[in-house]
Amino acid sequence: MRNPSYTLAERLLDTLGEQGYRDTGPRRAVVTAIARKNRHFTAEELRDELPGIGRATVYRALKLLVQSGSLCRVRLADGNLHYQLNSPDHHGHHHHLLCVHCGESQDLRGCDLETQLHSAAARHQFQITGHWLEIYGQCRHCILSPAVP
Amino acid sequence: MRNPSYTLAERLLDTLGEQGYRDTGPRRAVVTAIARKNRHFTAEELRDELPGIGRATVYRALKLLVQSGSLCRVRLADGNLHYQLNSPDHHGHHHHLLCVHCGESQDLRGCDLETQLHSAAARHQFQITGHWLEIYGQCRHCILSPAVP
DNA sequence: TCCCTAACTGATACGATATATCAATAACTT
DNA sequence: AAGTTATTGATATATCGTATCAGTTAGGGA
Repeated sequence: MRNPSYTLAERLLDTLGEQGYRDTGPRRAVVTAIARKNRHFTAEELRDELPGIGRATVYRALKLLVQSGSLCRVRLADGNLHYQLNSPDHHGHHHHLLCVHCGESQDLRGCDLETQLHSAAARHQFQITGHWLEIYGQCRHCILSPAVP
Repeated sequence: MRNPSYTLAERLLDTLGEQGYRDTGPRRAVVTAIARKNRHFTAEELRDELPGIGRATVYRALKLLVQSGSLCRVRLADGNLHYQLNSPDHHGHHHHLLCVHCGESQDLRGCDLETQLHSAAARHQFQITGHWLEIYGQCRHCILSPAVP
């Protein structure tokens, strides 16, 4: 953390700025709303919090942030697509442990899934170029205490 | 195979029949169209082949076949949901090797992914209740020869 | 065989999610 | 300050699927 006053919203805007995207009022509003999130969220949830911002602007900002690696798209067990802030130090390919009770998401670390997948696929003479994995369950808090809806 | 004349379509209808679902003309048409498929397909593709059948009927038949284990829902890399016939001997939980060139799908065998996932998740004190995995790449035929669009 | 009832059908409306268009506007560059 | 280019947002459009409901049909029992 460079400076306590260097907010997450500013970091996201800076990341976009480095890629030539402008710092505009509506975009700043979207990014600020995203920065407040402490769990995954849908595009429409976000839109509801930004009544003055056009629908297309919200969706465009989401797309830019996914492209820049600041956001991940995660798919819940019901098939709905949610967005999830990436931690700054974990931009590469990774998977999520999604708690179906409280919506917490942890990054899965220490799993050399890729190695195992490649060797299994090799037995089928299949060359893997990509994959999508989501993991659903209960986080440590929700195992101990009932879900808070 | 019981009998050369015992078609895949009949097998699917029998499976539904065992669950109390009726053998109707529209349903038979949907199942017959599905049985002709040699790769994964979307609901709308199927609907286009059945101009006389109502949209809801097509979707209802797909849902029943997924519930009965005859069809798998697979999600392609672009996020689109496709349907894929299950081999009769492989109804349980499994994953797919989806060729992005020709649309072939193989079932992945010999991968104890679950074991590895559970132990990795345990380190996060996370209790897995489900997961979704799709694997994309090139099948053995498409590695050797260019894709046939 | 006829009849009855529950299952089924399909037209239509609806809803959720997301993109395309395009004229007006605002941000950055010089 | 001006010009160029990205951006915005209203609107239309597209996709994918479910809900409703009156009319129809399948299949078992009398």
